[in-house]
Amino acid sequence: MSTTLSDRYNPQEVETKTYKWWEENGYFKAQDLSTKPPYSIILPPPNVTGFLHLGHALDHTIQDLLIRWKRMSGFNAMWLPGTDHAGIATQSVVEKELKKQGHTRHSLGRDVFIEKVWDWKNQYGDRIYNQMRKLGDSCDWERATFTLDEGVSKAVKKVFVQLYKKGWIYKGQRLVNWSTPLESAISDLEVEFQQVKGTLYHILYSIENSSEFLTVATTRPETMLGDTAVCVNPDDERYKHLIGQNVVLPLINKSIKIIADTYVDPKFGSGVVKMTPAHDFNDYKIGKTHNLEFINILEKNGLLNENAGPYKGLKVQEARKRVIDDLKKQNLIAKEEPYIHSVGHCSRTGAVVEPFLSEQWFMKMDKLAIPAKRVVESGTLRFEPESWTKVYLHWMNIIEDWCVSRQLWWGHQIPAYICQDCNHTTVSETTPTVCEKCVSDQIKQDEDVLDTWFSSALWPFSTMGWPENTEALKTFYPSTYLITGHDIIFFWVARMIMMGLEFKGDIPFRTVYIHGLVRDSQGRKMSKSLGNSIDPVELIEKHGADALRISFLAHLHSGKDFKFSEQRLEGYRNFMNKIWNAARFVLSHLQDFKTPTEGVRALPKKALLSTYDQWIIYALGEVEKKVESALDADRFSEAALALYHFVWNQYCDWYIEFTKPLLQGPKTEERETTQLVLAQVLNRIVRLLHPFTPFITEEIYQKLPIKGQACIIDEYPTALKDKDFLAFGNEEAATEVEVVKEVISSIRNIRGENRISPAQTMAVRLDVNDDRAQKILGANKKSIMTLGKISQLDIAKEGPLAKSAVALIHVKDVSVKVVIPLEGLVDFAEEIKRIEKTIEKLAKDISNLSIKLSNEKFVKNADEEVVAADREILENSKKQMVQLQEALVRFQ
RNA sequence: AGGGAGUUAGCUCAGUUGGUAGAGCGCCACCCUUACAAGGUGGAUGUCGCAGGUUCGAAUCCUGUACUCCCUACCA
Repeated sequence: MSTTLSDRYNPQEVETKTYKWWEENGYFKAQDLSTKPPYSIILPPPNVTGFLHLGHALDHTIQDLLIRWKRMSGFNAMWLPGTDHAGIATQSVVEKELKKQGHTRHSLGRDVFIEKVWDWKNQYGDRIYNQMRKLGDSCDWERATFTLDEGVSKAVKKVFVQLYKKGWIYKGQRLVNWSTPLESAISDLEVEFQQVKGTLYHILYSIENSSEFLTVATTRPETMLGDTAVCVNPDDERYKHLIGQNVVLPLINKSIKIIADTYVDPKFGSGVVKMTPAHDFNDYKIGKTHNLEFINILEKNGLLNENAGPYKGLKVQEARKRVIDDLKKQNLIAKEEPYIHSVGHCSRTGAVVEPFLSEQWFMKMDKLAIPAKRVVESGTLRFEPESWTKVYLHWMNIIEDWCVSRQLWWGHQIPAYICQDCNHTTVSETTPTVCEKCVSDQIKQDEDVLDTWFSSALWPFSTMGWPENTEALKTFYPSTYLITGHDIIFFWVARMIMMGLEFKGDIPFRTVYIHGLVRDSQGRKMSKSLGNSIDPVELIEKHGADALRISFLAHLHSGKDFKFSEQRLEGYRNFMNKIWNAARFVLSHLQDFKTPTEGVRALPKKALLSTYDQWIIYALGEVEKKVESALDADRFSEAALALYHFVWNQYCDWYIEFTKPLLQGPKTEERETTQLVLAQVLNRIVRLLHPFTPFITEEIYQKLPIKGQACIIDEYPTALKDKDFLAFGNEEAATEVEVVKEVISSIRNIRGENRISPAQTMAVRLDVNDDRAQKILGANKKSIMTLGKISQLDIAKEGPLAKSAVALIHVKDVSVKVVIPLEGLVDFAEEIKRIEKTIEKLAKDISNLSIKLSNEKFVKNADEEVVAADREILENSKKQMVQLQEALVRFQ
């Protein structure tokens, strides 16, 4: 195998090949029976019609991070993928296709239409799966489930029948959101409210046996055809005397009652509201409490029906015009004013949603909600971030019965069979041949299908073979995490909890991790209409899946919405390139490295380790601890950023630089040892990063001299598991390296601030007072010279300062004075500026600290360590101040 | 209207038990130094929304207030 890597990371080349290799080797598969502890995540099933969007990409990245991390940590990690049949969405897509061929679903008939939808699904249903592969999702594909699969359908029927028998599913007349083009009820989720410019019409209703009129205001005058009362506030002095009397409904001259309800706001409009219980949700409620008549004036297709009298057959908009014209002719319009209000539109067809009274199936929710609340209150089921608990409980407290029927063809047809003879409804899991009541064989299945969310609610167990008690269920239910956005907590998460408790007697998942929604860089929702949606597949092709993944993970914070920025993505693309090049460097310097037989367990000889080796191993241990605790606490960004900084700012910026002289030097045992450390640390870096950036890490891993079979199934490093190697880390060495880094940085600072060209040679003297400092600097002289780009370095006890730039360094108890003679190098003006700037900063610090430390209460109350630390800083600052002031004098 | 969240550097955001404010990007200057210009080195930038309170000490805890955003509902 080649040990070289191309000089720029090319994700496209690597990703397809690597994914295929993982899949062919079965690395994504979990076992139903295993001695490993189970860890499972069920993918929120995307719509089968859908394309992967950025929201999915974020959602999946988190899930894949967890699955890969746990898989590497020795768990039987199972990620179950699936797709949702998405009733309305899919039906609409196929209907649109058919329309091009001059068909409608009605012209084809139900059976043929359903066949066409299945054809479509079989052709395009895997599209989103292939996009998920591009992202690197390590799903157990053999478990992939579709919500209309046979097993799921069986579960759906069983649940429906059981709840029906319990009396928790029932049929009733209710007001629902009605989409007239679909001729179906739609869920609240499918209603989009839009601000619309309308007109508020003030209409006069004459009071019976009086010459007076009541003025009612409405934006939908045509609904007056279905009015069955007018309503005022019971405390409204203007109308108190009229309560109980009647008004005459104009145009159809019908007498309707004046009722009173506190719902009416006397301050709004005229304080009189027309009641149309069959076409308005509030009026419906009031209609129920006041026992009003419900008059439906619409057909399913949105045309007015016979109750509309002369307006029968008109569309709503036409009827509205005609009604207004007719009222105007009778001088019954008191006022017309422009009015902006929000109107619900069908998210699929864009049509205005009509509240429509119809026969629907409902699920009774109050009883189901009780245990579902309890498990969250008791902490058995946890939300992360925790603040969603409140939102969840609030919603569960105001839960209403769920309309589960839809008048569509694509979906789970309701297992209810209506007898054509006695009208009895037989509900059964198996298709009955006769009516259970009158034994007539004239029975017909209810035409409605179930709301898509009905099957989704069963997803955590229907995907694993329920109602059979399968091994998969025993092992993986409840699943460990559910990862989803906050937009579907109520529609989906809550319902899964209720169904899980009812049918499995246990919560469906232990933790619900709620992430924010992906927005554009200006914080707007991504949508087709705004034209601001970004295709993740394009981003992956441009910058690589790893860069996209880590750009999400590094900036994902506590469930807040995520503003996506391509510029940030480029930053992480650069990080990928950085890792790539670091690996390239290391590998090129390991050409002559002999792979140890103990592989990853190979340990260096302590006596041969350099300070830098001991320091980087120590730093590795620190980062391993940090990553573990961050991942354990769901703080993914903290883990990602810790690794980012370790790799870039420690391993690349310093460690690799420190190793260069040795690597470029002759073959020695010390050189071999550093090679071993370079290889071992890189091996760990690659494993630590794998769940975040799987592709690049697997690619590098395969070229490492020290490696196992595959990164994806290698062990995830932790401080405990890695303790033998980490034992070679040394905190003392870390201090020592810190001194060296500080010295180099201050040399660079003086050079930079004085604009001394890097080509200009410079002599530097380091003054020290104690043996330890002397020893440290002596041992690291070569590194300081190379990295500080200096030609001559003296280490002394004390020396002349003359026209020299001076910097004082304190690391723990080590002090160094960096002295750089500037005579002949620069214009002193720059150095004077630098000194003045530093003095200014110091003066502020000294003043603040002095005030603080002279405060007796502070000294008395604060922790001793805090006071001691402040004292030390103050002392050092004062020393430095003296030095700088003296230096200033020398330059003037 | 009810519920939730936010307000920290030009932008996007970190800041876990209160102890002299951080990152990335952007910006300025210098550098094509044989892993990397998708790079290196140095630098500038914040009365942590406002007002009170608790405390020796508040970005952090409490109260109030302004503004922004999200969700649910409503807009006769």
